[in-house]
Amino acid sequence: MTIGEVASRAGLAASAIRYYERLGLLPEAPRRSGRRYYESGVLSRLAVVAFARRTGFTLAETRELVLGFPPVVRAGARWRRLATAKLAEMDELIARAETMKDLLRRIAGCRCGTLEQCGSRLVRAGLGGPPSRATRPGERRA
Amino acid sequence: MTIGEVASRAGLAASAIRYYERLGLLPEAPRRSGRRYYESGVLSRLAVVAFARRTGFTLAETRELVLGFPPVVRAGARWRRLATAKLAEMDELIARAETMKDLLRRIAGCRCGTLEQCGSRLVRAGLGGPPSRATRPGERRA
DNA sequence: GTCCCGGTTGAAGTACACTTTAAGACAAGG
DNA sequence: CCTTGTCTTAAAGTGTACTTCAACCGGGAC
Repeated sequence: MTIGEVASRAGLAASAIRYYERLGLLPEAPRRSGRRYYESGVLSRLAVVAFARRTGFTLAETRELVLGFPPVVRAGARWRRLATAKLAEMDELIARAETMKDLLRRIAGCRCGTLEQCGSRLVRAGLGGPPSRATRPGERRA
Repeated sequence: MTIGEVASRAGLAASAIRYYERLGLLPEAPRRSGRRYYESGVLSRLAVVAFARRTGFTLAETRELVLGFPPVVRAGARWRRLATAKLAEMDELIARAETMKDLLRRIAGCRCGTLEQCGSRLVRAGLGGPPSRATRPGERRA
């Protein structure tokens, strides 16, 4: 496949695929007279990348995820540390999302005069917690 | 309170608070000889902002959230649309986070030779879905 | 009075994740 | 052969969310 075909199949721009290659998220594609040619396996890789991204992994973290594989054979300890940290972050993320659902539903039906009143109740209800890097900057493609 | 005190209590930089004011996330603080002075209510507001941010709201969305309040009195319909959309996004986010937890646990104990094999199984297991803008670009403070 | 700390402003800088642009190479179709 | 379309590269631009910088001002301690 050409880069254009991979791009349209993966729902990405060709420029994004070149960018991923430069960052090391994809192996260097073999060139035929300068052009990249891909086998279908790249689509599974891109699916994993897209999924990780949508769940809050940065590209750097996603790179660790896909390069540290398989975990037992190479880079095992490092990969396991990342995975363990990310599992905890996923739990935090889920907890925050649940609390936000509550917040939205309660505000929608609340009788408070100001947001701060609702807000301080939520603060007391355990809205705190560690910063958690489960985020992804610079998102462009809607 | 001075801006520095608010900043340290909220765990933010003073520059971030000025930035929020410029964007309209905070009301213009009254000035005494040029300087901002705050009452304690601003801390609840900032707590709500921080929470929304950590759960994936952009600053623009967070602004809608805090400005559209109270929902019944002013900007009710607009606020409710945002809230409904965000509730759906929270559900998607939770589902993705659960799937990612599965992915991490299964890879950690899997026997696949390549990530793509694991990946394609996950693709089939319903890893797809809409892009979902529940993200925040440009994050700096770890 | 003067020193410094912390505040003020606007402008510019930074990180991430890409995209866009410029200038060119090659391939397939008519 | 020539055009059209897709590819190549490096470099610069974009949007979000801030921070940092330069230049300046005001207030309290000494």
